[in-house]
Amino acid sequence: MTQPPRLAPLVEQATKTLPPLGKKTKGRQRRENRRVEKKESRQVTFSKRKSGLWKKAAELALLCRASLAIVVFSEAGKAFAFGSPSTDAVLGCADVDGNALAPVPAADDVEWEALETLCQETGAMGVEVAAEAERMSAVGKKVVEVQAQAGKRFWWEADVEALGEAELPVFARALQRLRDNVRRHADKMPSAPQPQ
Amino acid sequence: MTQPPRLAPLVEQATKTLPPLGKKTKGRQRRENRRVEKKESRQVTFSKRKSGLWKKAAELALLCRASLAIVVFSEAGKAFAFGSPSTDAVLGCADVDGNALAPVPAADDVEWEALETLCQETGAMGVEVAAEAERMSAVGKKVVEVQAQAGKRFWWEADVEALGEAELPVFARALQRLRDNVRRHADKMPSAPQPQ
DNA sequence: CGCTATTGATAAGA
DNA sequence: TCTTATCAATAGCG
Repeated sequence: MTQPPRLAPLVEQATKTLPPLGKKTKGRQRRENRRVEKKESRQVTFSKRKSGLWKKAAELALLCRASLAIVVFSEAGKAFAFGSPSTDAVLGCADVDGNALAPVPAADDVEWEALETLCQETGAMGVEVAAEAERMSAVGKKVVEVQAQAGKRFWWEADVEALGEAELPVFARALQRLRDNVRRHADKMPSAPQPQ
Repeated sequence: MTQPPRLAPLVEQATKTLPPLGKKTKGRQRRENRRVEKKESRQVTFSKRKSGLWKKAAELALLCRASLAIVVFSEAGKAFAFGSPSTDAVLGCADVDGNALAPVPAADDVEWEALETLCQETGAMGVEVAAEAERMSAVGKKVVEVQAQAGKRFWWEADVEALGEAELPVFARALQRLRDNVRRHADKMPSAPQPQ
């Protein structure tokens, strides 16, 4: 048998749909439960899982050409952010003065392809990234620099904590840009023919 | 041997750090590459990966008690959103009129524990969810209803597409709330003692 | 839409 | 911090 037939479909459904909080679990979840005993581990878990989420997000964005933005507040209140492949689309669209530079064309196909090619052809992204950084706003640059020093992976990675109190509001405005973007989509949505 | 020692650390590092776009890949990525041949699969991939991301986000939020919000724009321009365990924290904080109801206390511990207990003790969340929904704003309710009809998993799942053009702006304002929240964190950040 | 095989993510340990 | 064992996520296919 490949897997036990659902004995209690409803319950199992509910349990499976939920994040593995453990209890009737039997594998790794059991270990995750022990986390409560070692509170120190939680921070590790958070970082690791955040990294995992970042990676998943990057995969989704790159593989499916989706623009995305994630903002996470840790329990301690620290803010972390992750933006679509193009910094210009989420982070860079906000100037240091807080003015929106562009309506965010939802990331041009050119950028996507460039990024894809970049990822496929060479592993030495540093140069290209730096070149892109030149076209970014001051904050965008700062982000890249800080991330590089922190040993982070790419420029989409923007840990708000690393930015400092000065740049954080700028990111906040970038979020507002995102909000406007959402709003625009709301307007553009004609009658939602529901293709599916 | 459990696993081959890194032959080319740098290259491998670069490859591993990047989303698996394939090329010199040899396992699953090879298949992912074939995606370009079958464009139809991309949508499937998007949905699947989005679900995965949702799940990861839920795990991160629940396990580490982190508040998070994700907004994804598919290539087609469709918007999808995912919010922290408490709808009140991200979605429900915006009234139908667009007024912020509360400063979003970053989700009370009470809510967290309640949610955790809820997840652990019983699989029948529907009732509790409905009860929670009663306390939500009109839009929040709508979200729950729509999600239920669409066969979605939980109330954190909020596909903007399903909301329709009327409710979408409301979510946009919710995003603004998030922005303000970020801003507040910027202010609260005293000198960033960098605990780590 | 669900199944299966493969890789990836991650919690614990050193 | 890095490694390892274990389970989960997911691409392809029926």
